[in-house]
Amino acid sequence: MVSKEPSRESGEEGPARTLDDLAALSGVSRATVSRVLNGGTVAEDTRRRVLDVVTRTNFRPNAAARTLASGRSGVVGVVMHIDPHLLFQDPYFSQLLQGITDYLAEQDAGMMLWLGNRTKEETLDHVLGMSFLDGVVVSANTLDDPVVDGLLSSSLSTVLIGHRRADRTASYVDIDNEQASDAITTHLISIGRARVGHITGSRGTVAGEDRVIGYLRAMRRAGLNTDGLIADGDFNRSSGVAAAAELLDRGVDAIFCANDATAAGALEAIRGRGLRVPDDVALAGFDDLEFAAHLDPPLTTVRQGVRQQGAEAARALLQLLGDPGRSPRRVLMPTELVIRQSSVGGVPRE
Amino acid sequence: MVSKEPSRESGEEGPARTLDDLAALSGVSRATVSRVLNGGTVAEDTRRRVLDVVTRTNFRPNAAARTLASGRSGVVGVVMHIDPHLLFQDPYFSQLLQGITDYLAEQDAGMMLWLGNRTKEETLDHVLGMSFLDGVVVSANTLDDPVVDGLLSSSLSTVLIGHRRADRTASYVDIDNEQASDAITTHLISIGRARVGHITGSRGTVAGEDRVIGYLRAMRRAGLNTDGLIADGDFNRSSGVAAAAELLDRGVDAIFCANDATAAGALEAIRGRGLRVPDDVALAGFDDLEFAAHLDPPLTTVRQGVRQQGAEAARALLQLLGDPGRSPRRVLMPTELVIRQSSVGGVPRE
DNA sequence: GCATAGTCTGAGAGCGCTTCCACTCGCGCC
DNA sequence: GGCGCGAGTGGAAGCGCTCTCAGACTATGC
Repeated sequence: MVSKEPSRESGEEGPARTLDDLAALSGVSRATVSRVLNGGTVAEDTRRRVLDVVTRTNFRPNAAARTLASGRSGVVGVVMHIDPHLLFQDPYFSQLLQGITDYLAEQDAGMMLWLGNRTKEETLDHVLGMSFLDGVVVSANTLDDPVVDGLLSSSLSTVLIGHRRADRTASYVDIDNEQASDAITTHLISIGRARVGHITGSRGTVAGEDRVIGYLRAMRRAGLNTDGLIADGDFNRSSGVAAAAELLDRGVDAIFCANDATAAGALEAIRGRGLRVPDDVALAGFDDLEFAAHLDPPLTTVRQGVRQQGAEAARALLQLLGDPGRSPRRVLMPTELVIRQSSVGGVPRE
Repeated sequence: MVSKEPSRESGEEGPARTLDDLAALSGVSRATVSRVLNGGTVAEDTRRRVLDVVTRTNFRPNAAARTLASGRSGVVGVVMHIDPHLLFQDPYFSQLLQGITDYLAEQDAGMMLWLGNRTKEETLDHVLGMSFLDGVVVSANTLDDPVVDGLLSSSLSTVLIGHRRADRTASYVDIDNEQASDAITTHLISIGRARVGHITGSRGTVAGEDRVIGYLRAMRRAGLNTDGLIADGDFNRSSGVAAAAELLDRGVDAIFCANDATAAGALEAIRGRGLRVPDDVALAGFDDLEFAAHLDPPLTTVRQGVRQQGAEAARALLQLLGDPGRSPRRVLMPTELVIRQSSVGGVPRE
């Protein structure tokens, strides 16, 4: 049963458009061609014969048909609902994206990307509209995010990044912000500081809130008062300048900033008053971005492998897809306390 | 003809999975439901009745089935075969991507993204494997690019960025690098410089080569000698330092750099020798990145709207898809000569 | 020798949608 | 009254693939 016009009767073999063309050309049934293409059991010489035709005709199976028939597309969604401008400015997001794309490319998976070009509701709607997606990785930083909620309540396999949830059915990759903040605060206390201030990240973000909690936990455990020692920041350098000024007015001998950018701002403010780091005020950040080691003095901070988190999230999703019965993947990536001269002056550089 | 189990007999209406479910639920045929969803002619009350069911059941059409039946997916590919690391470092690429994503989001089109995580051959193969794509936008900077060649010889609608081609069937969006380079070189000549040097971009790139040509054209027209006045760069700042040193040794009174980053490096080298800009050596770049205006002195350069180029490429592709018979879209975006103090000392800052 | 198991293959029933075609009306026109 | 016409609708044929099922055939065991 030859398909209508398998070849356009060019001198060569015309390009095969469908499995039926291929079947006719190689003298087997469509089912067998499908088996060859998808790794079913086929006699070795049959396989060779078919593969030969496949390469000769430069055949490419129709992805839509394949998806429709099999229910899988090999394409996952990646949702980073942030201002595209921020994506290229904040190394956190760009590294995350790199980690994800690298892993997906390695696994030969396709990827559709959604940035913050739309409202969250539109994004959610659009993602769900792409009903062929096998699953989705979503990086969400705020506590209540309609995209996250919508995705989790859909039937789409979803892995969250940076959004550990009470919801026990959700898969996620995250770091233990509380524990890490506790550890770095404890470090500042252990070098003899008693009035340790904290400049928060944006309130309402998961990381921001959790870091406050970790800070408070460490202070409380050490029996230290925190009244007036918390100043609001927003993860940006400029907020670090302002918040640090506030804390310095109230008197602090150490400041733990919710991230490195804020710490850079705080450093500027401290210097501006003629104070020395760490002698007068010890300083710590969070993230260990590249510049942290090149500040003067180099910044004590918490290292988190952002690229690894991205890769891990992609991997978790593919695992989930490979075994749908599997229980949710809940990965807490390790962090590392990196002590540099901004807290311990005498320590040799790294 | 009711589909098997249109609803899971939950108290509410079960979610409709297919057009047949919808048809049964609203008492019309599947064809009519399809018309409602796709804007065919349907009586107003029928339409309302169906839409009512659609929203009540939260129906989402199956994208794969739709693609298979209609031959269109609403998804385009975006190929930027560059090191992902570079994507977040070189504002050119990130702005391009922003322009593209913004336009596509606005037009409600889906997007698949390929970065340089694979070899060019693998990327090409993978893109072509996603046979449901309606078209593709590709940013290619080298003269001979297997991805570009492969895409153009495929049946996929393709729009090139920054890769003007002799090939009269290809669609592209680009700027006139030759003309712009000619203009800025002519500007340097017009302010009385005779020994105008040029630091090239990476050889083998379209922009790099074209800018050399424009420079040479202007010099030749002015009857100026260019022997020894061209030094190789690679679009990076550090190459600007080295190449400028070379040119200064040979004696120049102006330098036109293939981009702003290189110019920043050249500025450093010129300063390093205790020379003044523009008094001793006038300087010019290309791109007008944000920092160009904040250099000391502010840099004379060529402004090209990179985001606009991205948006324009996306628009060109969608136009092409909307009207397949249409002849190729060939768009040359305007550039603007931005004269600042690095060439004309006395000019008020912008 | 026959039953049993194992290997390979083809037929065919979908997957959920679009779209062509034909059909039924109700209407205005000659 | 008969006709043409346009609007609205349903039937049904695919789109190109996967995958179950059953059949054909070969190898093995007793």
